Amino acid sequence: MATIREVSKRAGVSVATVSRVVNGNQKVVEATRQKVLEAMSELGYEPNSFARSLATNKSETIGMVVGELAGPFFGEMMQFAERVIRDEGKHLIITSGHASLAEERDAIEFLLKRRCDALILHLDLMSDAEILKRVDAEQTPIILVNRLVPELIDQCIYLDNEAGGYLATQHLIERGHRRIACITGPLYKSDARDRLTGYRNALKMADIPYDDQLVVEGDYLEQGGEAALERLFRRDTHFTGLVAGNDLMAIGVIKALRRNGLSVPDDCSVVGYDDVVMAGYIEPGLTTVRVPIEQFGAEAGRLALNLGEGHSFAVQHLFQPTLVERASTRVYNPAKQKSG
Amino acid sequence: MATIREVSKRAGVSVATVSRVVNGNQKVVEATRQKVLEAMSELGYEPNSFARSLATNKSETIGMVVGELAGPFFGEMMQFAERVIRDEGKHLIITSGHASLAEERDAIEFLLKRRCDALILHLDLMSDAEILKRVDAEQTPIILVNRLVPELIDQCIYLDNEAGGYLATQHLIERGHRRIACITGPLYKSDARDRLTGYRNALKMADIPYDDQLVVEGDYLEQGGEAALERLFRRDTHFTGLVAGNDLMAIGVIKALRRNGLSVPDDCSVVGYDDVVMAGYIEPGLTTVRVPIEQFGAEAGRLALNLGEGHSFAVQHLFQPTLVERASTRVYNPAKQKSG
DNA sequence: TTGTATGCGTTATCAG
DNA sequence: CTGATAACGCATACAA
Repeated sequence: MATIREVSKRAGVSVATVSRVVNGNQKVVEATRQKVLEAMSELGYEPNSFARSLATNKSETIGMVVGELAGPFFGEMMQFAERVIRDEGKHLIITSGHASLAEERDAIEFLLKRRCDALILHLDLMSDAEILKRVDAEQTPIILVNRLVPELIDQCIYLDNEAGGYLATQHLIERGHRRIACITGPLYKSDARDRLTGYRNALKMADIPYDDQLVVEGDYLEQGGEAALERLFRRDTHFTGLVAGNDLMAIGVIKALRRNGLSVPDDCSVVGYDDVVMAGYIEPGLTTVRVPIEQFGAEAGRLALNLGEGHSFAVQHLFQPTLVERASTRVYNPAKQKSG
Repeated sequence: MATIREVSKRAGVSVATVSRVVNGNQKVVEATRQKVLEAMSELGYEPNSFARSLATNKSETIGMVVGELAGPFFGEMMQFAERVIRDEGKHLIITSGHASLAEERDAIEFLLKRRCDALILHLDLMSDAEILKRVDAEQTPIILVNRLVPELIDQCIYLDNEAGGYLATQHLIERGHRRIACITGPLYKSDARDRLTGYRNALKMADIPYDDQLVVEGDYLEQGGEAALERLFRRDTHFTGLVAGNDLMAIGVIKALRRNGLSVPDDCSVVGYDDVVMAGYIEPGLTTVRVPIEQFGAEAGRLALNLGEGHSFAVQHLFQPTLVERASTRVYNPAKQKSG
């Protein structure tokens, strides 16, 4: 591996000059520049990134923490973030938090130790307070994805979850449903709370009284969806439509409904949230709220590039969800409906 | 950020001694060791990884190239590889080849420039010859996943694809099918060829003559599966079962069969390959050949750790596929069957 | 515009 | 067992 010194000897110039043409930030006479370029390519010179980082105290690297490396949601996000970042000649290092607070902390430590220029974090467990504390303590810029921490609003990329919850519920109301159940995500998460608020707002707009017998807290997992539905059944209440906090739970719900001899959407309409790949493949196709996850990734990448010094892309912070209608919802039909 | 020098001052020892206790590779008297440890924690000292890498010419990092960051197959692989690698205090840097030869090359360059201690490559496009050339040229150990390059057999983690093709076909034969179509992957890929060989072997064992009218080359994509089925139909041949080169194509096939008014499995049994997450969710559940992708990831991680100096885990190179039976296959029923 | 010299934070060699 | 000190490869302030 050729070093800058070898290049400088071969080109008959000083290492400083070579450094200048490599980084292209200072003036170098065209003739000498050519000599250097030539020497570089002859030797197949590649700057040593460690030496450079040591000298500049920058790593040309952006770190990212996701919940899981596997799974449709994060995959798309990583994909688009990487694209943006790599287009700028920088690199993305991804680590996962594995749905545990300890691992989230560990992942962040790791990235910080690697002196990333900026961090893109998708944190599930860490509290706002702890995040704030860290942001204050570290000098590394931090971007939060799919989460809004009011004090850090300029560093957040997030979705209007209230609008999403509204959208899902309104979709059922428009189709004549009035008894609409709701399985929320874990309510310690703000996105779950916001979606629930959207649900309540939609009911209010339609003058449908809120009935807490129809609401149960889930865990964003498929099994949790099944379990939540069972709880609903035990309450012996009645509903013809259901909005789930995410697609995974919606899928669990559909399974459980069928197990109970009910048909989707004939006996009960079901709306999900996220629009994961699977939503289009299950039977029936899941009507769901689409989260623009690719854009989350791309915008987070841009924001990281901006904050990590150097760039100034325009970035969109707040995104609006949209409804994707498939086959799991239908108009309320009093004659057929027998659910709940 | 405290440096080693500050720690040495505070502890009243030389930097060399501090370095020794940090790395724990040379003897240090317990008393001084304690002093150093104390100074370290008081200052919150964290070694600078760049300086260390510069001095040692090692990065404590393993690079990985996958086809796509998104998608079930790679997600699982990354997940398990990361776990293994991070357990050893090293890091995994992932980049994607985006299904293009240029990007595969670029991704490798990138990782090499980062001086990774070893590379885990899942290459789709690069030829054996080019891989060999690179392995010879670079001193960085290279591990190949889901691919067998005979000359590099000790650096490969791969599946017995011939056995997989055999398994899928045999499953249908056992259930009485004799006219079995086969949609292969792109035949320039050795895994696709091996699966096809497995298919032929199974037929031979059952004394079923090979009929090339029943075989068509696909592209491992869902649409390719649909297209391949259309070609089969145009040939006006007859079959009651079909083995697809992977799950995505199998899903496409099922879609296309239905569009043509045929039922799976009543009119035609379909077997996939890979056992991606979706296989369990589509209707009907897809009978498929399971590839132990998590193990691929974990073993590749271990092999990388071994080859990147330091470790000596036992690693399994060759894996056997297994059959997962779901609802897309059934016994041949001459009375009902009307396919092809 | 170009060259010289120094520092970045560690590791490792060589004395002591 | 411990301390100086020379690399490691590059960037940059300061001179020329």
